[in-house]
Amino acid sequence: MSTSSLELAVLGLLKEGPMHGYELKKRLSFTLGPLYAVSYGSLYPCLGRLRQSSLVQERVGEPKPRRRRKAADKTADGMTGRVVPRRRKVYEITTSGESFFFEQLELGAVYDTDRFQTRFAFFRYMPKEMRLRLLEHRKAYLEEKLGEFKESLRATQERMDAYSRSLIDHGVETTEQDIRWLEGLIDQERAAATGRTPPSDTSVRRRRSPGR
Amino acid sequence: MSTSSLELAVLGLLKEGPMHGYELKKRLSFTLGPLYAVSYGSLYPCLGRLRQSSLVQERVGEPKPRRRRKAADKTADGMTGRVVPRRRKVYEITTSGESFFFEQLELGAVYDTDRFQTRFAFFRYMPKEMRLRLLEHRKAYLEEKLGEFKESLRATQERMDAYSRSLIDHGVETTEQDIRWLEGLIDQERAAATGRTPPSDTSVRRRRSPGR
DNA sequence: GTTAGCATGTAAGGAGTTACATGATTTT
DNA sequence: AAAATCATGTAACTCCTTACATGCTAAC
Repeated sequence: MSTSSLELAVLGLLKEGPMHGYELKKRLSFTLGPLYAVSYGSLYPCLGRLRQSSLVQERVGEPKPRRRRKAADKTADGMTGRVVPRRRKVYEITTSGESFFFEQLELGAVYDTDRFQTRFAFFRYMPKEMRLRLLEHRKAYLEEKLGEFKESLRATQERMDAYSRSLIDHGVETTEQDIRWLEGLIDQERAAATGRTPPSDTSVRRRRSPGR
Repeated sequence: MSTSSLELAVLGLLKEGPMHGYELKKRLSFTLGPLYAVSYGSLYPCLGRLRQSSLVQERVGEPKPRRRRKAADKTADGMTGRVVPRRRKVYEITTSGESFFFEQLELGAVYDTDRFQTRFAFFRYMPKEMRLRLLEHRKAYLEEKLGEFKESLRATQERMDAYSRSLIDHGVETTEQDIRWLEGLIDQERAAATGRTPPSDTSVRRRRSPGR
């Protein structure tokens, strides 16, 4: 049974606390970067699958009551003056969900940008050596691709129009920027492993990073 | 009937000359950048669809004969000492394929990186105003996304671990780099439109460009 | 003579999207 | 009272991938 990036990301977010679907969607876009977006048509079925596998649980609990309500409302909860909004399901990760999350996290996904980034977003749950291994494998992969590409560029250079040329130049530069980001992360990881400068808030921040 | 990026790219490549599937796959990866790859399981069915819609034609023509053959070979073509390789289909774009290509090219695809890049790779087939319009819409879209994102970043800043922070920082930087690339392209397009400096080989090259 | 590359395809399935359907609550 | 946003879901469809199946040719 393999896991999509979405399922992993959902489990990862739920590890930080119970949430309902609507909130989850917003947090997903935010956690995975400016261009990442999930649709409800993808998210809700995903939550359904996770629930069926008992990796998450559904709750009606603590649904953040609204202030006022109309009189004779069918969803009234008695005489408190509060309304419990109907159909608001809060999801919570289960114990087996947590262990499943860690299992999947270990399956290094280096050849796919989405999968790599999803793992990276939850790096804090990995041991140092695992982080280093992943970063270095990803870097090696990008360097290999880049090598192949520059090679085949040299062969076809002349007969190419300016626009497609610009497109691939930009692709190459973006990939190089990704590699530099990874190098910075590797350096910091090593520095943190060897002695001083633990991976504090400021040490990992402010370095270049990969795009979708 | 809407067209996938793949279909459009195949038509665009075939406009430059007939090709068979295997070659097409290599050229696709090359034209669309280092990280773009298509599988045969995607490409051959795509060619089948295009043929069924009469947008491309299949030919057995000019199959680049190989040098020698074994005696008593079942694919022998008589007594020429040459072998015509079996099962090698050359595809050619049709006239209706060409007009369809132009129709689809006009449907600006600004909200999707893949679709935008596919259009961009065939910019030379567009009139100047269309190019400018596309570039500016794409830029505006990325700027809007970036604005929303930085906004929501300010709100959640503190309680975020260093790794996911680094991830989104990198995403932001990559997007900003994409915007700069677009700005460079817009400038050059305008310069070419106003007077001097036509879009020659050297003027569009050497500017920053968007990543997958 | 075996490995690598050329060449074409199919079947099953994965992972998502859009459009639709519904309705409550909050803000303007 | 209208518009925005919160909230959940389904059905149909798109587009692609992996794994399999097949066989030829070139190079080592």
